[in-house]
Amino acid sequence: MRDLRAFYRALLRRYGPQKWWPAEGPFEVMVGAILTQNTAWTNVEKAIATLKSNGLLDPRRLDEMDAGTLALAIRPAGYFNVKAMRLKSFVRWFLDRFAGDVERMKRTAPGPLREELLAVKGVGPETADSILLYALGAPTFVVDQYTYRLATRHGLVAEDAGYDDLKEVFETRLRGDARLYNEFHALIVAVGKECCRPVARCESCPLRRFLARRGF
DNA sequence: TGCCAGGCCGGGT
DNA sequence: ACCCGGCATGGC
Repeated sequence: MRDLRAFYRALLRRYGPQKWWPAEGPFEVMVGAILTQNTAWTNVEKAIATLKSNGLLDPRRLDEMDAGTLALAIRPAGYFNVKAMRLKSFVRWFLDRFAGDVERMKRTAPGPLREELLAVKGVGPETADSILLYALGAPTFVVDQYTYRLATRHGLVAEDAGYDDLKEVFETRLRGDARLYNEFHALIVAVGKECCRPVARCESCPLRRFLARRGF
């Protein structure tokens, strides 16, 4: 793939603006980022709806409640015991560090903030980058399984590329802003829903044909 | 009916 | 520095 920006424009024409992240506010994005770990978004929606209808979509409420009760509330999101603990460790850090204030969080430089996020139990690279990009608007490219499969099967990176390798490839080749990274990642997920499945031959997949038609 | 979904952690090599 | 098992629900 020679021109990533052209690829992006092609995807945008094909799929249209994705309007990510599907949430009402920054804190909802952060909660969703943890809940959607290895989980279909439709399941996360159910969990978020329950939290919302019970007034629990609030850092202080989550911090106060016990993990078992929280686990029951987020049950449809899967791994509910694990994720209850992850939500609690995250909000504890969020309250300690920024008093639960997103604006205060935004004033911290993205680089150091990413390291701090990674130190929170239950927050790995994708969750950290999702929070930085989609909750705070920081120019950080989010890598996920779809990104990995698309990039390896369409000649962007080697099979053994790791998270940071992929992130670097996209950021250096795009040299874009938060707006571009936001839309591009969302488009990659849209592609992933019809192409580049875990077990699939990409030689004749719709994306390959689409790319060939456009000269990639 | 399995396979899959917008990962991450902890323990073992 | 990898590699692997565990974690769990819901949709197709």
